Amino acid sequence: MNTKPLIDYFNKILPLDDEEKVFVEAFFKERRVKRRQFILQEGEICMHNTFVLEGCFRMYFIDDKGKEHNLQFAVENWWIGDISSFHAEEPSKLYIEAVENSIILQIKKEDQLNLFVDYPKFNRIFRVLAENAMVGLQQRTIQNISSTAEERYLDFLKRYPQFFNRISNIQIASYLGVTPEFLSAIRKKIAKS
Amino acid sequence: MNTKPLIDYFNKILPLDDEEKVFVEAFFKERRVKRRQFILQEGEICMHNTFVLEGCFRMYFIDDKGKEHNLQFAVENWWIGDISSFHAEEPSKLYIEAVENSIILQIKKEDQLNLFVDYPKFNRIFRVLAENAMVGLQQRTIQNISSTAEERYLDFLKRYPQFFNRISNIQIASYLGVTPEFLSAIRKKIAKS
DNA sequence: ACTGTTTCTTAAGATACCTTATGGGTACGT
DNA sequence: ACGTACCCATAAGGTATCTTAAGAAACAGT
Repeated sequence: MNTKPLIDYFNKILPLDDEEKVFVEAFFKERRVKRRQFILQEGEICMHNTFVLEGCFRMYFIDDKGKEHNLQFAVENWWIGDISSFHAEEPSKLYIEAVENSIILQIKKEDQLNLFVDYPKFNRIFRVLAENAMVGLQQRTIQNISSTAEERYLDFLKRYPQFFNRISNIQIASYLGVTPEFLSAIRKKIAKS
Repeated sequence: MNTKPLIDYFNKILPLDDEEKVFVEAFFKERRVKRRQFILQEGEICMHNTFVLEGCFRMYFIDDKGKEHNLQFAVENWWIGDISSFHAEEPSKLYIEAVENSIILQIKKEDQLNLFVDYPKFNRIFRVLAENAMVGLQQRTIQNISSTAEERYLDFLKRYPQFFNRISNIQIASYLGVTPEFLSAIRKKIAKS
């Protein structure tokens, strides 16, 4: 099992001692997920926190009209999960689907709670993670309420250039909150200028 | 100085012992802020974390066209601050302005960091706070990319009924990402039905 | 109580974005 | 290697939201 990227990731935030590394190795389980497979579906309770080793995921929800809306993508060294469902232990409204064949590391909610009690350092680490995620979401909210779709698309490309050749325009459109047809028009306009 | 609401607030998340209460009383400072006064302006580094005892604030940014966009409101028992600037110690792009005469409790960044080291329980508390904030922002992102302005307004009223008689429609429109004129049209339509 | 400022509303014309439909190209599973 | 499903582009007509301008009502500071 390959926990090295995860341990490196934690080390960058706050260096781990050996005992903490052992815990990580013991309680994060590697799992392979095929393209199109779900690691969470609406109605299920999110019982794992997931770290992506390889591959790509999207998290989305389906509105009353049956339309999908992407909330987040996750590639190597990103976290993904429905925090809301995870914490409240309520049925999730979200889907998390592998966009590519992927490899992930997962920790069970129960084990993560023990982690927080037995190794307090992880409270600091996960606080930092949550705060970083907040900053990202706040940034996205700023974009959503103040920018046009074209500006949002350009910002998306600048912010996540890794996604450009990896995620279809349909998925990007869904993330930006526009129809694929309109994104196509935007791309045409950008190409011309 | 009235730290009781803050201690009650912490106790609800994770009960504090006496030593921790003393720390809170020692390091959170009460401050009175008049209507229209700023506790943070663009260009400043956000050096405090703020808890609202009384009154109401709005946090906003100004886009390249000079337009204001509200990111968040905060009333009694809410936190407010530019986390991004607070953590990175970079100049903020945001303004935080008192909408009413207000009373707040503030802790300096330095003291909050000591708090995390000396009283690890606060790592858990602030991790929970950050996670709650994430859930809220995620919810708002969902709304932004999938709902019409009318739906967003109705959801806003349902979620924050306290704001209805307290915050002007201009401020609500800015929070929702629409013009005041259009919000006015929405309100007219809702009133009819 | 007065006065200046801010707020809310209305309306007309403009722009951003959506819906539906269609066709050609490309990638995936077998 | 094949067929099928998916992806991307284009276009026409429709809806949501913005811009500008103006007036009436409510409010804040003195």
